[in-house]
Amino acid sequence: MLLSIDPRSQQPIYDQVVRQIKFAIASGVLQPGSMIPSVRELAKELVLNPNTIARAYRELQADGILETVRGVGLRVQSKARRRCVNEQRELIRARLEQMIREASTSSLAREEVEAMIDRELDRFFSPSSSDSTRTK
Amino acid sequence: MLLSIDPRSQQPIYDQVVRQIKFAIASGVLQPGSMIPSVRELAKELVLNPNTIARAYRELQADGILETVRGVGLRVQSKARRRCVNEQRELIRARLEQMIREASTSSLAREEVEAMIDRELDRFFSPSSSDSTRTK
Amino acid sequence: MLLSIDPRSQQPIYDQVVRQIKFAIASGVLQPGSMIPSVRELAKELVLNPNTIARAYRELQADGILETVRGVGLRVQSKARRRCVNEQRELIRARLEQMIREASTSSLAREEVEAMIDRELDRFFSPSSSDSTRTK
Amino acid sequence: MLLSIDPRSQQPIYDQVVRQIKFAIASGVLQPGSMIPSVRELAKELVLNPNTIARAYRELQADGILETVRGVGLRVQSKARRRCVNEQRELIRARLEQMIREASTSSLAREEVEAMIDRELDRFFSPSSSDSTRTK
DNA sequence: GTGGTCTAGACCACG
DNA sequence: GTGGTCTAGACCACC
Repeated sequence: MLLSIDPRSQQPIYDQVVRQIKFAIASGVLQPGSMIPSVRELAKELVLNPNTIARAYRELQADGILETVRGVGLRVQSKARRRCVNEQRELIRARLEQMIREASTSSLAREEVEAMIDRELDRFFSPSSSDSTRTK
Repeated sequence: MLLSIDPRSQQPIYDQVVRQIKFAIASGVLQPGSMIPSVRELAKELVLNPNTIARAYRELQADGILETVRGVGLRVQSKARRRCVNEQRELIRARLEQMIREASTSSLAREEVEAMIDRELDRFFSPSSSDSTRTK
Repeated sequence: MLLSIDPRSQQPIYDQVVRQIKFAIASGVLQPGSMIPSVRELAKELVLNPNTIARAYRELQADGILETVRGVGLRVQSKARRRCVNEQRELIRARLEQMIREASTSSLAREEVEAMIDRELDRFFSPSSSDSTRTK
Repeated sequence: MLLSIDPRSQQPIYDQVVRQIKFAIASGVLQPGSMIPSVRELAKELVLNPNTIARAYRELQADGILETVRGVGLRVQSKARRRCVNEQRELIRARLEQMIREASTSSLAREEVEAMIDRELDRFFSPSSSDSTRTK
């Protein structure tokens, strides 16, 4: 479980745990059917309060991502993968919408926003086949 | 002062006020040198407690956006425009970066992300002259 | 009346007027027995609210610095000079005390404070006859 | 936390708290990395409203002196010490400059000012090795 | 337990 | 009239 937690972020820690586990599932790092670390184990590993981990796991159960195996622990549900992918996609879309909305009511021109977007895309993605820059 | 406040948002009300005023200055709706509505006035208009407005104004002062004219009210500082534009630009860039970073570590392909971006751009911006869609 | 007023200072404007008039008297620029500008006149000259000037003059009367000459205006009292000098001296001493007290409870060593003092003294005073620096 | 608050001072209470905490950090009484008293605790100790303390702490956060550890409390930032020392030094220098400037435009001679300074230095500092008085 | 936000209302200084 | 400070008390999220 390689989770990178930033305790100084505004985002609640339990929420960071939730999201990163969902991401790990969406990207295939965590396979449906596999067990996840116990509350105490993960808490010790991340140097966090066990309550924080417990809350994260509780949310993941409520979201239908994890399921309890009595006497054993928590397991990634079989349908978790698709749910995580969808949720992640929606999350990204929502972020995008908010960002673009603010940009559109700002003093920035569409071209400027597009330039910023392309710059960030190139930073994080390997260039796509034929279109790392737009044709104008 | 047309501020749209959402009291149910996660974002604190005072912060919504701060940001919207900065946006209004960045976009030129609020001119440097002009006075802004009094604490009591804006509080009444938005149906908020004057202290909430006062806190927003205090932050704007600390940020060098507003300045007090004692016994008179608060005025938009002369250098506020550039500061607001810069800050807004940086805010948008940071949002963008976070979004793209998450997208890149997700299961989404670059092409999918680009498609989402173009869809949102077209929703909020009037289409740019020649490039409302990317050439592939 | 050459008063330099800084409307952005924390110090109230009326107080700046009071103090600067006292300084002018202490330094001999304003002579006991001479008339001072009318409220309206000075307000216009300094681009201030007449109430502000009126309040300053009121305080100066209460302090025994100015006196009314009925039907004519306000005049610098005969004993004003000595009072202003004393008051100014006390003001400076109080400032000094506060400053030194803070410095003493800080992490600064006496030698550092002395060095700062000498630097400022040299900036504002022409060097004294034989002792612009300390002998060690 | 031995803070001496003077509710009758012109200086706002929250500001006295801010400054005294900065001083405590600058002088090493409060160590970077250590927790500070909770809002409620300090409020009770100083017989003040918790909001007043909260405001002071908020300013210290904005100044990069404190940081929140969510659900736990507030901690002195690692770089706080240097910041506080610098700020304090600058504060003292500014006070000094204002004081000397006023003294220089007054009727006081440099020698008189120097005598006042030495008197105050000796009141608050233990005499320095060889130079408790100036040589003339 | 912790800090953070918001409301409500009082009082003050300034112009 | 204006902003600024302070008190009081409620509610919330987080750990």
